[in-house]
Amino acid sequence: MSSGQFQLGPSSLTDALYESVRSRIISGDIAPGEKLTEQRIADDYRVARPTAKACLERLTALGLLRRSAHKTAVVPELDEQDITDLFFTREMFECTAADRLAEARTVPDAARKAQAAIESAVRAKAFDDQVVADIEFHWALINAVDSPRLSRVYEMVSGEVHLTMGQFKAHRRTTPSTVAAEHALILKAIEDGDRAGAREQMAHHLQGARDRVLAQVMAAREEAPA
Amino acid sequence: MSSGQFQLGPSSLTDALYESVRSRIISGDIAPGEKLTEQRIADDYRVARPTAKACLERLTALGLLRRSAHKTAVVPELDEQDITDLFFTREMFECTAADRLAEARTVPDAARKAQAAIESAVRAKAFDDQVVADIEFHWALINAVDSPRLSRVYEMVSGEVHLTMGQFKAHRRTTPSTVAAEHALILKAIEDGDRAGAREQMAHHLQGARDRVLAQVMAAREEAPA
DNA sequence: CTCGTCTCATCGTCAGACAATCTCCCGAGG
DNA sequence: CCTCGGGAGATTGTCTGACGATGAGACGAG
Repeated sequence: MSSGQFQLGPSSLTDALYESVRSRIISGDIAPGEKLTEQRIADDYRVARPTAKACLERLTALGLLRRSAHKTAVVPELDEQDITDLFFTREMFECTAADRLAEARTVPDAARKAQAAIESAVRAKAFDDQVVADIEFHWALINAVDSPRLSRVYEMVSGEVHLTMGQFKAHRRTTPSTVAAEHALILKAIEDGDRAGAREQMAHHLQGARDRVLAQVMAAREEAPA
Repeated sequence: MSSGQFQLGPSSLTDALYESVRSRIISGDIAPGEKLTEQRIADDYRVARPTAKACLERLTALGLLRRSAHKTAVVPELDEQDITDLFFTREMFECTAADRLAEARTVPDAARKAQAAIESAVRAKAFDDQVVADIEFHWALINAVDSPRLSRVYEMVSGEVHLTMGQFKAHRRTTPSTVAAEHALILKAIEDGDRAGAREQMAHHLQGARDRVLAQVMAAREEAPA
C-alpha cells in the first residue's frame, strides 16, 4: 500500500526484501536500538551484500533506520522531540489533505472502508488490526488528494508513524476508542465542504494522538530508566 | 546547502558524485529529456557502476530523474500538471513554515542575507545568481523552523523547484522584479507575528511564481510543438 | 583508574561477470 | 507505403570476491 504507490523499487527482489525488512521493523520484530548490519540482512535473506546495502539505504531515507558513514544501522528509538516533530509534519500533510478534500467534498471510499475496519477491530479488541486500519484511513485521505508529491512525501513520515504506534503498542495500558469517533467527525466535515472544520478536526485528532503517544513514552521511560 | 543538511550520504565520494550530477541536472547542463545511463556516469566520473547506480537512485528519489525497472533514467520534463502539483506541495510546506516563524516572530538571518543577495543580483542583472539566492531564501525559512523532518521532505521538492527555474530560465523573456518585494512582505508579516498574514503573503508569492512558470511553459510549448 | 594503542568488525568502493529485460532497427507481409 | 514481428545490441539487476578505510571495543602502560 505504501511502496507501490509512487516510487517503486527497481525490481521485485529488491522490493520484496525492502518490504520484508520494513515490516519487521515496523512490527517490532526488530526492536528499536537493535543493530542491522548489511551482512546480517544478506545472510538472513540469501542476497548479496550490495543488495542488502541498497535496502538499508532506502530504509534510512525513510527514517526507519539511522546511520552515519561507516557505522552500523540501528532502528531508532523515537524520543519526545522526534515524536513532536513527526506529528508536526504529519499535521501539516493531513490538514492540507483534509482541507483539499473538503473543498472538493470528496470522501474517498477507501477511507470509509478503513473506518469500518477500525470499528470492527475495536469490537474484536484486535489492537494490531486497529493500528493497520488506522494507518490505512490516513493513507486513504492523503492518496485521495491525488497529488503524487504529497503521497511521496507522506511516505517519509508514514513509516515513522507506524514505528511510533508499534512502540506505543508495546507499552499501552489503555486502548483509545475515541479514534473512530474523531475520524467520523473529520469525514463529516469533508462531506459538508467545511474546509476550516476539516482542518480543525484533523488537527485536533492528531494532537490527541500525539499526546497519548507522548504520555506513553514518558511513562515507559520512568518505568525503566536505568 | 541542501544535502549536507539532514540525510547525508554515506561517504564523501558518493556525496561529491551526487552533488556534481545534481548540479549538472539543475543547471540544465544535462537537459530535460536527456538519458543518463549508469555506464555514462561511471565513465564520466571514473567510478564503478554500482556507485553510479546508487547516485542515480538517489536522484530518482528526489524527482530529479525518472526511471522504471530496466529502463534508462531520464531528466524529467515537467509539464503543467507536474508544476501545479509541485507548487501545491511547496505551498503546503512554506506556508506552514511562515506560520510557524510568525508565531515565534523569528526572522532568520540567513533569509535576510539571501534577500540582500537577491537585490544585488537583480541590480547586476545576474539572473543565475538571483535564482540561487531565491532558493536560499526559501531554504532559510524552512530550516529556521528547526524541524528535521520538514527540512528533509522539503529537499524532495527543492530539487524539482530548481529544475523548474532552470527550464524557466531557458525560455524566459521577462525577469520578474516583484520577487524581492514579495519576500519583503513575507518577512514583515513574520516580524509582526502576523501568522495569517505570513501564510497569505507566502501563498500569494508562490502562486504568482507558479503562474509565471506555467505561462512560460505553455509559451515554450506553442513555440516548438513538433 | 585513566589513557593511548591495537586488533577486529563493518563499511565504502571497486572489478568483472552473467542473466533478464528493454530498445531499436530491419525485413516480411498486407 | 504502412504495419507488425524478430533479432542484435544496449542497459539494467544481481552476484561473487576482494581491498583499503574507518569506527568500536579490548588490552596493556603509566
